Amino acid sequence: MYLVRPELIKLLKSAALKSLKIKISDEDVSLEHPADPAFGDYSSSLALTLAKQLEQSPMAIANTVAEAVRKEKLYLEKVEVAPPGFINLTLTKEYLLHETARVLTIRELYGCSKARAGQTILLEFAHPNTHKQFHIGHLRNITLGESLARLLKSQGVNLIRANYQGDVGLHVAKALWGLTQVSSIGSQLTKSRKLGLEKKIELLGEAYVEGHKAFAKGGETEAQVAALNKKIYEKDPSIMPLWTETRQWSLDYFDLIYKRLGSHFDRFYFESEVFAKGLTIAREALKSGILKESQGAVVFDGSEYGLDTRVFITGTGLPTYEAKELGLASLEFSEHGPLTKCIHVVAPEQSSFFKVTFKVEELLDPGKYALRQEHFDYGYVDLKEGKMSSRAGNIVTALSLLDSARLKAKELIKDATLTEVEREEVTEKVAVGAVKYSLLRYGARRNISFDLKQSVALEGNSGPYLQYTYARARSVLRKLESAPSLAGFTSASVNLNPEEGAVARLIYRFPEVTKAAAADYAPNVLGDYLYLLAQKFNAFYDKHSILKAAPAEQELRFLLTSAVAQIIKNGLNLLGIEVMEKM
RNA sequence: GCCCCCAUAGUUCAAUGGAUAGAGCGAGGGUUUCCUAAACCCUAAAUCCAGGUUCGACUCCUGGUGGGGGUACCA
Repeated sequence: MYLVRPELIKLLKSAALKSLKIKISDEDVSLEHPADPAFGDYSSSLALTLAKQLEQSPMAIANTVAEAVRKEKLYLEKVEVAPPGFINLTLTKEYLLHETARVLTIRELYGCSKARAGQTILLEFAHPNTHKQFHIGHLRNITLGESLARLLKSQGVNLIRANYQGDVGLHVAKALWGLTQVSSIGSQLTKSRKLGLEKKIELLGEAYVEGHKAFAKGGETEAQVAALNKKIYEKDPSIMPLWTETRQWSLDYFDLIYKRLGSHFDRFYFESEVFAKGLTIAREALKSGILKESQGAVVFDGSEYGLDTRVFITGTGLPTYEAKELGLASLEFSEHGPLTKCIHVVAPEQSSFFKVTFKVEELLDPGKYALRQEHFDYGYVDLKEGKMSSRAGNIVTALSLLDSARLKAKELIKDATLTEVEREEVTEKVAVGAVKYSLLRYGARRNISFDLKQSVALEGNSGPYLQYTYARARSVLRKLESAPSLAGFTSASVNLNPEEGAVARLIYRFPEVTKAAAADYAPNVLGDYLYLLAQKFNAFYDKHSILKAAPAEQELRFLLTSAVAQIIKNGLNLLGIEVMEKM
């Protein structure tokens, strides 16, 4: 009796078959956790949905099924029927404690599953562009991607982490134009070589803004940027040294961020690596009639499929993002063996782009690509204070946000036994936890109105609240573990008080939650669960003493506290957030 | 114009078609001789509008209103 949920579904199905002589599919057996604990641990509206078909009252059906279920109740304390026809199931204390004990047996494996073993998924995320800032939009991307990677892996998926970084294209040309053509910026170039990465990136940012303006102005300066762009694609020796140098600045800078955030990648792809192949594929697609020429460019006419028409090769012969994507896909689908799926974690404004490139790929090779390409279009991030733009100079970079979170975290650490080095570590983990959680709290598809103050909050529904709950639980467990060993514990010997019961009734749900969060790409579901668990645990902790409890009770509380700590640790890990023993 | 996404408390967010719509922050009140008060407890406060489907709608459908994104040579 691992997961009860599937067992209960089976039970309801066979009960319906026996008592009503009716066959139901798993999907039709509704089974949910009622909001009100008075209605039990699980509730089914089976009878309500069958009423019309069977021409009986929902209450009568519910009573019939409930009676059949009662005959086989294994881990059910109560099987009740409530109007207008709900069947409410309450789990036994034995089951709850058995499951709690199981957490302590399998430890970090609790919440993991082999259900999706055999699937190979390439998850592509982060993809910042070189020569540009890494702002909170990217931060959301990498935080979501990292969590999704861990969630999928926890379900047995063979997961490949990929990062596709844009190191050629107009944005690079703009930055390099600013660097070479604007004397006030160019003059700082030599100086900045001796400065830290952040200064270098700042300079690139300023250069980009100038290049962007020059391009938008049209005429002479627009032509200059365009010419520079072409030179970069052609690897013209006059620009390559500067391109190589500044590209490396960005890559070093990104590396720093990945390290701080605890992300790593199995494969880095670059636009500079795939554009030639993309160009070749696009030209072949032109020959085979999938793409066509129009106004000097090579385009895909999407009208037949209800899609937009998009350019793959420009009038000047350069590959666009679209053509590059064809080169990328070809690489991605050939390097890692057969892929079950390739998930692109990319900002929502690329929705049209992906619909078109996926369609073209499908037309090129249906066996390879059809139904395997997926765009995970999470929402974008804006500041509560207003829209971000590099022109307005109100871009919030990932590092500046982390640093302001650090400032807040530093003041709060209170464990006096921590050394200076440990304090630094804790500060960093709390800061990263606060920022990451603040981005993962939201449904992924939702646009965020980002509240800077709330994102570095250390209390309430926040990452540090969960980290704190863990540290607090661990602290009391350390004190308990050094105590003399306790009398043998059997579940029959204790009763759960309401606060203990509330905790126990959440513990067993963790594997259900990780499964659902992975299936729905919804780290926020996991976050909500952990927050609820921590709340229930803190309420229990506040009301009942663990150290001063009578032996049997103490054993029970030790079990619950250990299990909660383990689940918070496992759960936060799936969100990409670290825990610490003291804070 | 066309396509996609969104609208829930003062505010930022939750709620696989289910029972009394939940939290954080903010506002007001309370809890510490006791295991980490980054905590706990209590109070006030919300489904954009109009129809429809359903035993049951924040959730699904239609039509509005309001906001965001996309829509050919940027990524």
